[in-house]
Amino acid sequence: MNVITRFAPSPTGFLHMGGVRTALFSYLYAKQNNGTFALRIEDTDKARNKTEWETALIDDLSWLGLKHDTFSRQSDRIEIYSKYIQKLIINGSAYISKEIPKEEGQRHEVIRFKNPNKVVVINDLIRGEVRVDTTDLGDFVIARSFTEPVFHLAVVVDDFEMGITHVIRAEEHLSNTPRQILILEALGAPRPVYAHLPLVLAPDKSKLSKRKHGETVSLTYYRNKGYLPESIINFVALMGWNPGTDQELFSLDELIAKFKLEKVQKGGAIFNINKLNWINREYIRKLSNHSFADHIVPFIPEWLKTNDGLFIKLLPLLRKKINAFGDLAAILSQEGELGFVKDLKSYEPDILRWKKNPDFQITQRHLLAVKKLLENLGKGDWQVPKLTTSLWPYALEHGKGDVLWPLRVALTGQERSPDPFTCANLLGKEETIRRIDIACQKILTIHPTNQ
RNA sequence: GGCCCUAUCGUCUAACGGCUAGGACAUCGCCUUUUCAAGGCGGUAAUCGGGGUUCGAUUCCCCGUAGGGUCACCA
Repeated sequence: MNVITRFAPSPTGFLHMGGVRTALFSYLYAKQNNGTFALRIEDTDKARNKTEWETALIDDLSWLGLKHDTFSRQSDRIEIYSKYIQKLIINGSAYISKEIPKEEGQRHEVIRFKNPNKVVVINDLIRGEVRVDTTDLGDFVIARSFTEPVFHLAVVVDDFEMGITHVIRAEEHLSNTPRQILILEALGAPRPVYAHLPLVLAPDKSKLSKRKHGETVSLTYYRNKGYLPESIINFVALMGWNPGTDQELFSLDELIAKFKLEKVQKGGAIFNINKLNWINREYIRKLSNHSFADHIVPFIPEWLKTNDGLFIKLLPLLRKKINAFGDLAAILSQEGELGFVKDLKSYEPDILRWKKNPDFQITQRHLLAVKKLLENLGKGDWQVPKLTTSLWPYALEHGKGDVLWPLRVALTGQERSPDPFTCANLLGKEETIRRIDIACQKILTIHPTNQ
């Protein structure tokens, strides 16, 4: 059997993480069976659809690497639905119903499905057998008019016409399935295999929604924050599925190979940003230096983009300090940990003192000694190993903390920063000396008698 | 409320009916260290409750409880 799956979003909003996972699982299942992955835009609700959403949806999916093999849009297929509506009316499965509109925009005449009031048994691949008595569904509406089909009708017709073999969708559709099966039977269409995925939940355990949880549930949010698509794919795959081994990191190809629809969890999974962050850090770590550099360019400030030398030296440091590329702006800002590479912010002279030996005089003596050692270094020697070896003996002799702490604070104006050798290297000889002078100056203004 | 689904550490989850209930994230501690991170090593932490079935239940059944989904001329 040639497997055909579909992802069928409606363009009424952004793609959220739950949708990403639904798309992923449908994609994986199709691909691992050498099948077809169809993207179908379900835009039968004219009032809510927007083409911007459709464009964004397609863009998001391609960014994730979930390429669809076929594409369709329900609004392009109105005539087809119309044909089926007529067929249903002719064979007695549906009828035109006179109505009293309850809301604005409602019709005086709609097309209702004649409910046979039977028990439908669904054999869900994930949930097993689910039995539903469709009697309480009543004669539900399948179209507002011959040219305006409603969701259920359009879905059934499309799945039939497109030869969808596996309907993989979120659990919220489980309650819709019985009525879709009723329509399908009235059409004499074969029944696809159903697999209803557990929901992706917000921390409050409710279904992800923009109204309730804001934009933090949208894929766009994470794209803009600078998460890698492979991280998102990996993370989302692990919500509701696992390989049965201890492996946590998977490429898309590995997922295609190892994914098992039957192993998908039944219960909903809460979206856990910590795990996403960890996965993304792992992927960032795997990036080549060159690739990392390319990725971060859109996220770094102008002044760094135009300073190639500094940019290159900063690369390994930046890589270790972020969850996502979007964190870079804060780290490189005036208040950030690496902001000192651009400007030395003002700081209290107090923090120049090493806590275990808080003596200004000694602090200053060490700074001056270090300055002298550094001044002897040529610009060609201004590399981290060379800087280290030139200061190390002195630091060992007088106490590493006593020497290195004041130097580091002098260079950065901060209590927390990379090591002083790295800092000196980043700043260059001239600026390093200048900042040591500034530190000494600060101490002088507090203890003028020292000299 | 009716119908449907679900239930293992805080979170994601593993465990042919037979284990000291395993892993990952988070958290905590230790090591390393001039600081912060990173890194290394360890620790704390779970089978919703009650009945069955069984020599034996996380696992199977029933009843509760809790959570969720769905009840549109939205998808």
